[in-house]
Amino acid sequence: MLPNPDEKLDPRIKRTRGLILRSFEDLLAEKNFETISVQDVTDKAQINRATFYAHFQDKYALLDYSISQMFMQEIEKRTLNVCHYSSDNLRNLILAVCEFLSRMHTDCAQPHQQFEALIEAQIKQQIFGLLSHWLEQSKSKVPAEIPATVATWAIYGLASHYSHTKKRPALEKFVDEALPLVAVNLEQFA
Amino acid sequence: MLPNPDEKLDPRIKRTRGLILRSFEDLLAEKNFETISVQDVTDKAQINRATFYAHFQDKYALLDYSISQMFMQEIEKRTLNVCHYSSDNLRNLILAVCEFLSRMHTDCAQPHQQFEALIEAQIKQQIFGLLSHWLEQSKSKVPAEIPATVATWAIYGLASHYSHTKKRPALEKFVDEALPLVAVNLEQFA
DNA sequence: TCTCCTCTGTTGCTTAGTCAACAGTATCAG
DNA sequence: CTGATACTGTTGACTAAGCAACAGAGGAGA
Repeated sequence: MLPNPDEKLDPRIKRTRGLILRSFEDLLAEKNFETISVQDVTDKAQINRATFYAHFQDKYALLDYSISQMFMQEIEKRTLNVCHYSSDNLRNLILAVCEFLSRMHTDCAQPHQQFEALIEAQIKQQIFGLLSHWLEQSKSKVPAEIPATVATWAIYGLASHYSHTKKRPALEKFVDEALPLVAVNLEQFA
Repeated sequence: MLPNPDEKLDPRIKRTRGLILRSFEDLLAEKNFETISVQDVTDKAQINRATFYAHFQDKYALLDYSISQMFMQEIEKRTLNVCHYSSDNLRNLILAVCEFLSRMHTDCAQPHQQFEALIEAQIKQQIFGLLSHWLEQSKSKVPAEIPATVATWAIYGLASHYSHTKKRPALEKFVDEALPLVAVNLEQFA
């Protein structure tokens, strides 16, 4: 199930996954995640329901995959996936998470309890992976687990807070204010 | 090859044809028809080149199909396919052909000699079929071939002329002026 | 309670799509 | 002229997607 992310693989598979993803993201803009059935997704994607199950275990797996793909794109756009720790990169990462969650809230119909929890788990996993990658590239051989965990939660918390505020002004200012608090946990290990 | 237009048929077939069509129409907006290769189409459509040949004999067959589909849509939009002869319907038909050709000229990159000839053949075939259908529904048992032919060429000629004029103003006025000249050939048989 | 209905996962067989390889044609440059 | 390159159209063996049918899990309502 989804073994190779973007290696050479059968074009039919790439195409089918693309159709499922697009269909799902369109549906998320219309309806609540809880009310979206696998049937809905496959109907809109013009594929058979059985085919869906050849690619994803269930709609929760699809959500995970979808979120991680979208977030990964956000990260790759800013080339944060191929770099090391720096104050500037950290700043960009926080910006990315804030913007991603904000977009999520404006694009998706009624964010629901369970839905948000699933997103949170997935995004934190991504952030943690990225930070670990950054820290492990440094000369310091200290294990990165603790500082990466702290920073991950801090960053997600900031972004969640930001994206939930009614009128979101001045993202730049918000991030600049928060940045040093997160940076202090990381720079000693980088 | 393309046996059933929109009967129940394998969703893979519908989907694949749709992908080929969209890809082709996008390409037409970018490049000259002559310079579009089957490879180009299949690359953009994300399908295998061999699959293309399972659906269309060559790119000329694709052009025919594409044109006829687009034109048919234009016709169905105005519900001209399910009606009989009347001055008003004829007027709408002329309008449809004019608008279709005009759109063709604005949407497609450099209309070329051969390209225009292929379109002309296809569209005239459609118009002829439609007019024959109208005339054969009338009580007059006279064969419709001759008047339908005359009107077909007249209508296409008008539309071609209109769509080639540099600044196209007042389509309505243009059609109202031309309408009686075409109508006189048809109404005696309807 | 029972039935009706909708959605979920799963299965074995069928069919469309993919692949790689082939021969044939055309164009272009050295 | 010759080799390189690019596109066409076709083939047979392989693989993903479609289908229809199934059992099962709720949920709504009489």
